[in-house]
Amino acid sequence: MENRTVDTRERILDAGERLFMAHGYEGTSMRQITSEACVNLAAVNYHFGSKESLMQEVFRRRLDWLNEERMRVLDVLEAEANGEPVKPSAIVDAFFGTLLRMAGDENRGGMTFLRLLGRTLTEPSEFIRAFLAHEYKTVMDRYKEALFKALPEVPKAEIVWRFHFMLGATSYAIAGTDALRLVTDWQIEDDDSTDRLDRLVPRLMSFLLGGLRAQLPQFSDAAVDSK
Amino acid sequence: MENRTVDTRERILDAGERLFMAHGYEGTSMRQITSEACVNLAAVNYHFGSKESLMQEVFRRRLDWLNEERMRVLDVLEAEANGEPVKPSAIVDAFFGTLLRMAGDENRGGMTFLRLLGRTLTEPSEFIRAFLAHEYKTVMDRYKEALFKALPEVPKAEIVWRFHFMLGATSYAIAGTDALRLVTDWQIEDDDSTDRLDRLVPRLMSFLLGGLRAQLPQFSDAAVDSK
DNA sequence: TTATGATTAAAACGAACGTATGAATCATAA
DNA sequence: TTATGATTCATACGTTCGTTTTAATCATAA
Repeated sequence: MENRTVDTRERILDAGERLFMAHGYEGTSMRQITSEACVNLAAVNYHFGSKESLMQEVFRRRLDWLNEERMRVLDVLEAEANGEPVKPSAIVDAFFGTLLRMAGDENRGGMTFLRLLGRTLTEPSEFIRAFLAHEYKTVMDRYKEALFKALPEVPKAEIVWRFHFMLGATSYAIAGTDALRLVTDWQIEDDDSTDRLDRLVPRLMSFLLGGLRAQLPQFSDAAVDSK
Repeated sequence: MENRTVDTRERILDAGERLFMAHGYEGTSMRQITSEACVNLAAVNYHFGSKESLMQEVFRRRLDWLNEERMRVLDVLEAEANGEPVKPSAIVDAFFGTLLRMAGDENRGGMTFLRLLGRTLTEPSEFIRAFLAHEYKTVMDRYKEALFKALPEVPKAEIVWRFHFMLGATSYAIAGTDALRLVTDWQIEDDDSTDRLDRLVPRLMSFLLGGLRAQLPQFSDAAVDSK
């Protein structure tokens, strides 16, 4: 009894992950999912209750580990720092590097899940964004505080915005790994497809850190003082 | 005869733009669109042929101007430079600043279109990405070349990636202007909603430039030389 | 072996989807 | 004023959607 159930659930989750990534939530039908998973149409509703619940479970299966790992790594970093601020580069790597390294781990969803996540962060569906907000809140607050400590000379509002920009650059980078070719016809000469990911991580990391530590913006109008 | 037609077409385009932004392409029905536009259900197929064609027209209406403007501004910059490379900050502003300043221009779609565009760049639907690829290709190539000239010491592949990251940060920043609150519950103290956009542009610009000019990544393995 | 609860299977439900049709209505030129 | 082509309208078509139902099949404990 155990074996068949688990297999069916996992096959549905795998198929859902892949198809939601490829066609989006609204663009994927239950019949596509159950067909790809080689299970009966009613199996999704039996095991998960509804399409929405399936979507949530697809994310929970991966995000639970990811966010626990992010917490764990930051714990270690802060313990090592002995009350001193953690280096910004270490914080960025703990948050985004941990995410990106999932791409190489097929047991944790690999590139498929990363692309699904990247796309979903700009997904219009209300229930998905609300769900992700709840899943992410605690981790976000921890990292936000760590960055405040690490960059005391940068206004907090600025850090919050830059965290936001970093999320965007990362989401897009992982969501569009092959959309890149489509949109721009760009040729990346010194990479072949096998090690592209190994290069992407340091490349993105450099970019994120450069943005995070960039010169503070000059607001052209006098609104800063006049209010 | 002219008046009624134009009004109907425009009302449909406006409603489509808003609803596609709010619920995505697949998540928006013809009945929602025609209902919001106060036109008959058959009007979309009469004026545009199909839902897909409507979506394309929603984009063309705004992108034609945007990309022409980007070309025009870069023409001016290169003419002023007299053969010398244009400053990276000017190139970035010409490409992303021109886009972001659309947000304040309701006649060109304003924030609604910007958020639609931001979300669509990671949209799964094949025909949309293919369409945007075609619309964007020429402009992209021009700006890519300008950046190559402006940053001769940075490897071309690196510039291409960083352009990609900049696109992502920008898309996300404009797509998620209120999703930000939802996902993170962040409080941006010194901004109220009226001038948030005036601040966002220089903030994002600083971030993008910081990332574009960041220290080059160090690849940990020896793959750079060994191949 | 038989009883029981968990799982799978086939079929159907009503609702909503994008699209097409043909008649009614409109603006305009002859 | 009437004829004509453009536009709007109500309605229906055939599909596909997510979900539900009821019966069959399975694995396991008594």
